[in-house]
Amino acid sequence: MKVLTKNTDYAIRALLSLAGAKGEFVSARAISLEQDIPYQFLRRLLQEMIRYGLVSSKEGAAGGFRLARDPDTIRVTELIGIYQGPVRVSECMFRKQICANRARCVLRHEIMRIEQVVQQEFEKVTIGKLLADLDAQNARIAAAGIPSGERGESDALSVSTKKPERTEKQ
Amino acid sequence: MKVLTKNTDYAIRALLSLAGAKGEFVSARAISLEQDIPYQFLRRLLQEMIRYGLVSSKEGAAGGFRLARDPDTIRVTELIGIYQGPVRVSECMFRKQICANRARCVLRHEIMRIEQVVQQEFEKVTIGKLLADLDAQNARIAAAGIPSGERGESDALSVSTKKPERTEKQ
DNA sequence: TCTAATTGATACCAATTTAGTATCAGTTAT
DNA sequence: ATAACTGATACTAAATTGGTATCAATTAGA
Ligand code: FES
Ligand code: FES
Repeated sequence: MKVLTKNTDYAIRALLSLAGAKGEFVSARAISLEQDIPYQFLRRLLQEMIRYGLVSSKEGAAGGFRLARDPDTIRVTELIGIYQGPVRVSECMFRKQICANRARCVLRHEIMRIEQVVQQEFEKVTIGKLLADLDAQNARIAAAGIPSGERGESDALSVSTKKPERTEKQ
Repeated sequence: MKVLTKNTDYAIRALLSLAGAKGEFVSARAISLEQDIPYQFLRRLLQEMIRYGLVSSKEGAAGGFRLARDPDTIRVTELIGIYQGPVRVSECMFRKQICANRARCVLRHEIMRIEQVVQQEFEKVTIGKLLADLDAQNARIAAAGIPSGERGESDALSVSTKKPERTEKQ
């Protein structure tokens, strides 16, 4: 079972890039490279974000995207809502009928309780919080005395990652 | 987002039928009708359950399935594990690499925490508990003075359910 | 002993969702 | 002018989920 799909995951990381840029416009291309997200896929995600008022954009050369809201107000739940629909534990809530069968309906109490719990937990996680955690982590790495040359684009902790080298036009 | 897929949902309901039969063998056909689960689909689910030791079967005419374990020990988490794989909030755990990128890794703490919460919540729900809830619910309906003729197979609370009348051979 | 109901085992198909690619038109800093 | 962008959208591929069909072996009961 997979709670976060790629697009939500990508969206979070893209927003982290923007949050890190502190108001500067960042191009989709730059985010794509920084976070290793397929370029065109990312662009669609960003368009979605614009529609939902999460980011704003500047067209043309030297254009790009920046956050349109305080990162502390952008919750993972909201992103899940945008990219995966609202968190539903079972389908039965989607039906326009109430309790087509009793057995499943018994599940309903439990299901709704768990839905709430999941919702609440994700509600606690904001882009701002994640960014703070990220900064703290980086600070820790720096403090550990690793020479700055060692911690470049590719993660020092990764194990032989030889990316499959996606080829992509445009 | 959907946490419980059809097969898990079906599996739970099938087990509820078996738990209700108190040791008697119940045929796949009977369960299929009682719970409105596609017959062949259900059979596959039951085979899975046998493999995992949840139920046992008797072949031949008058054969069927019955629980092989105490319903109180059968947890929804276990069923999710069987039919949907273990609960994973994000994919990053599947990769054989540790933290291909730092940004996503920050998510990891939160992700693991939430995974645990979901796990724990579903862990609390057993077939035995669901059956007890179901019985309590039925008792309540009976106590409400509804004549027994009124509460047959089709749920009294359902709203115009006119099943699409699945046609199915065998 | 014949037969109908049943499980065992699999192979297959359809629908949906998720992931990723391509393209063209319009905008703008340089 | 032009290269680097966004806006919009159409398309394709892969994976997952949901469902159907078939055939063989088993068994209770008429
Ligand atoms: S609410 Fe969905 S079956 Fe009762
Ligand atoms: S653990 Fe998956 S990216 Fe760090």
